[in-house]
Amino acid sequence: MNTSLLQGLNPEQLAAVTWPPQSALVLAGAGSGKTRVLTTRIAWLLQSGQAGVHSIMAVTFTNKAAKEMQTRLAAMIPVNVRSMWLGTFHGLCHRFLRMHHQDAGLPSAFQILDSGDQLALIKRMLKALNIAEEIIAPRSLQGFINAQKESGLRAEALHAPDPHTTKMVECYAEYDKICQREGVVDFAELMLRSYELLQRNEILRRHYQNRFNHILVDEFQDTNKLQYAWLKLMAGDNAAVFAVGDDDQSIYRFRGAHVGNMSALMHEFDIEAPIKLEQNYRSVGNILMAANAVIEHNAERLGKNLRTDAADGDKIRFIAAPTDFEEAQFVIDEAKSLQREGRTFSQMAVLYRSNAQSRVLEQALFRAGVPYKIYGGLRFYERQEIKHALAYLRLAVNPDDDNALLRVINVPARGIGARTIENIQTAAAEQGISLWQAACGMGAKAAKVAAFVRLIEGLGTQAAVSSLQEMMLAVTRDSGLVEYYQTQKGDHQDRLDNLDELVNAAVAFKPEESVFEVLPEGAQANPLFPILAFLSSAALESGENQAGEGEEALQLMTVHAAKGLEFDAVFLTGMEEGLFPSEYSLAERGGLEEERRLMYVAITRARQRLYISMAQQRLLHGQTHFGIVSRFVDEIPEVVLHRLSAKTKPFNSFTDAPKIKTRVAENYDLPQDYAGFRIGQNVRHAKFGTGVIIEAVNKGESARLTINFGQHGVKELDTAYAKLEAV
DNA sequence: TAGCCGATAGTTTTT
DNA sequence: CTATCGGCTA
Repeated sequence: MNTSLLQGLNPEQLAAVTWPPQSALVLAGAGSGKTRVLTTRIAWLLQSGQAGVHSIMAVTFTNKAAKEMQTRLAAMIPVNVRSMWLGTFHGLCHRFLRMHHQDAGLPSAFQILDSGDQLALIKRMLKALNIAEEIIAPRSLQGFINAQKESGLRAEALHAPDPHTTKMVECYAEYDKICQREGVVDFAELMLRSYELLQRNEILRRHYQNRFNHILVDEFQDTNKLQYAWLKLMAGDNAAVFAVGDDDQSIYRFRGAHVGNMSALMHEFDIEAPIKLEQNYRSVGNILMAANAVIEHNAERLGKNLRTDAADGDKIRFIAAPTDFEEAQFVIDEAKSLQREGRTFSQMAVLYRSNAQSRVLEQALFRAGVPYKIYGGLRFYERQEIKHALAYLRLAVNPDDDNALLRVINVPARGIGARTIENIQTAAAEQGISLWQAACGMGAKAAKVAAFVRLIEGLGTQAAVSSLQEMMLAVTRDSGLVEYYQTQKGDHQDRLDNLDELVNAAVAFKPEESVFEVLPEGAQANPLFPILAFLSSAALESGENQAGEGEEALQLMTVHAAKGLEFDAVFLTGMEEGLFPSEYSLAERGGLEEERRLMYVAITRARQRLYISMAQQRLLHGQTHFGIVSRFVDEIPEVVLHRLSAKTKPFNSFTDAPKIKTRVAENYDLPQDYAGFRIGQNVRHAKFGTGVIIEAVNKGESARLTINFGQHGVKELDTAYAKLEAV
């Protein structure tokens, strides 16, 4: 056997890679070579003949991670990666559902709803049900539905404790009905459908359980309950689950990640002890020391300490800037001086807790003429012009897609106004048919609608005989979208460029590579297959954030977005109480520990140099906030800190910040105080009468209260503005 | 039907 | 403060 695979691995990594074919949990600290271990294990399993390509499944969370594994694996051994089940949870579930769409109760051309589509559908449904947005906020319903699905729960299985929840559950049921009728599936549904199908269909279950002997999972700490249950079903008694994760980097609890899955895995898969990868190859000693010291303040840990052979390196530089503007200036000055020392901007990152903080930085950078790139804006496939074009394509293959129809029936404007659309909707509701069918039934009464119907019919006919590229061209041209953006006032060259880019993407698209392992019976014969595959991949692989990667620019992003990345130098900005840790997190049980893990992630992004900064005064939501330094900074040992002093006037805590809120230490048992109110309390409002506080969030000195005023509806009020008296 | 204005809300995010 | 959205008016 070729042993070169294993060369250069440290003893811990070697143990993990060559672990016998049993389940294992690998606790891989930041920068400990996690991806290397994962890919090398796959290569080793294949090369040593312990497993065949088709008996291995490898699951990740992001397409980026999946792609990276794919390339690294291909570089290690000659392997047909395509025939392997390597992909994201959602990607694999999608493949599974396409292959077994009939058993899953889905039409062969089912489409995927991204979160925007999902929200649009929910809004439409609430309107149709005559439920005001004040009673049920679309966003909260969306969150509710997704959370239920991610816990594996259907509407029928839910017991509502109160009238409000009862309504939400009813909406959930109705929502699923609509999705089924329209042949669309949201992200959570991809997982839940697959899970349910595996659970009830013994033949399928047996087949997959026999097939997969090795299931490898990346970022296991981020799995939610449903994903874990799905993994268990796939594994059966047969497969070895090799899970790699880091409980200290679990920062996605707010979207359902369940760290408890790690201990559950240990119990349920008879894992005696986790394999720990504690050797860090990324950061210098001082940075690592800071990271270790901070994370040690967390009580709920599996326990792990990073070590390094690297030198101590520079100390961490901390500065308390008087204002957010001066903080930005500091970042610029330092970044420039680092550049003069020979470092490149693209190897420096500016991190912040929330996107809103990027504004000041951006302005300052722009003025200083420093090139920068912001991550986390709109993604390519989420841009309106792209969604418009894809909606036409969707209608071509499935005109019953009401979402798509509503999106483009009057874009570009073709004289079909709100009135007409309402008529179509009424007709559709009365006859229980799709909007498309209703529109077709309008006949000669509405010439403009008829023209639209003809347009879509034309595209549909073309779809059956044209290639994907031809279709894409036809869609952008015949729909009138290109002309629309050319003639619209204002410069829409970027949108036109994006439409061109979309055509390019269609040209470059290789359907057989993206979606299916082996095409299911009949799929190959389906002329629509490339289009279906393209639409699916557009929804599932929302694409890189922006074009122009590799540019020489300073990298700006949230701490969340920085996970998995590393930089020579990192600027960690906005280290103020209330911002980081965020005020919101403090109200939640375990919230502070999650914030601290976020801090840990932030620190460990830096290879050689770390700057931490705060602003004593910052403009937030149009109001001036006076901040005190984050408790996390105090948790960093003084010996690795180098405190820089601001050049300008020192901050006077007495005159400048008369009312810094004294914060109660984290205490879960005391009822939370929200500017003198608490949840469940009865209050009176001059206009809305009496109500009960059902939710509350602290916002600095004030609090945002969600109050149910009965027949006046549910309102969100801020104690800073609303006059409320306790009853 | 389209464009304008005022109200409103405003962590973190991948699929 | 500012982006977004819904409702209202021309």
